Amino acid sequence: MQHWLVKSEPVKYSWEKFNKDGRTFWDGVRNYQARNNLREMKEGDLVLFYHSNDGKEVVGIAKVVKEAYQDPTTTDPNWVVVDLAPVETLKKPVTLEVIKADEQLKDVGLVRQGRLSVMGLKREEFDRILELGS
DNA sequence: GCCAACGTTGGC
DNA sequence: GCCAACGTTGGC
Repeated sequence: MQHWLVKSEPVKYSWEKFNKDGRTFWDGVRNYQARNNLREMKEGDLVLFYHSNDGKEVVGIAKVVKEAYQDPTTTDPNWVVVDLAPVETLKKPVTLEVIKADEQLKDVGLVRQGRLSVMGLKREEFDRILELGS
């Protein structure tokens, strides 16, 4: 199983809204690298949900409930979405500040490549973030 | 609101 | 195929 991190601006789509919806398709990815990551997601993979801009923190865990398929918001076959469902809210959001300051999370994509909106995480990184959030 | 990082586009 | 110009994202 793989681990991922996705970003969303709370203004656009927040963790709260996601929980209310119970399930969503992850659209709006218009970057090839992020798209490739979406395509590699497998049903059951765990995904950290990060609030960018406002909050700048990991707020919860989601999981992949449907693997990549054509983005319903466009007819351009380049773009895909996956379906995600919320699993659990972190007791304590893990801020970017904390992640940056953490020795074990130095190389996490979030820090290294700030603009990427869908990225893979190593198991250790995923576990570490959960640890910081509990 | 500014700026750095980075991806994409288009001219040559 | 290179590179400058431009647009977008996201942190500060």
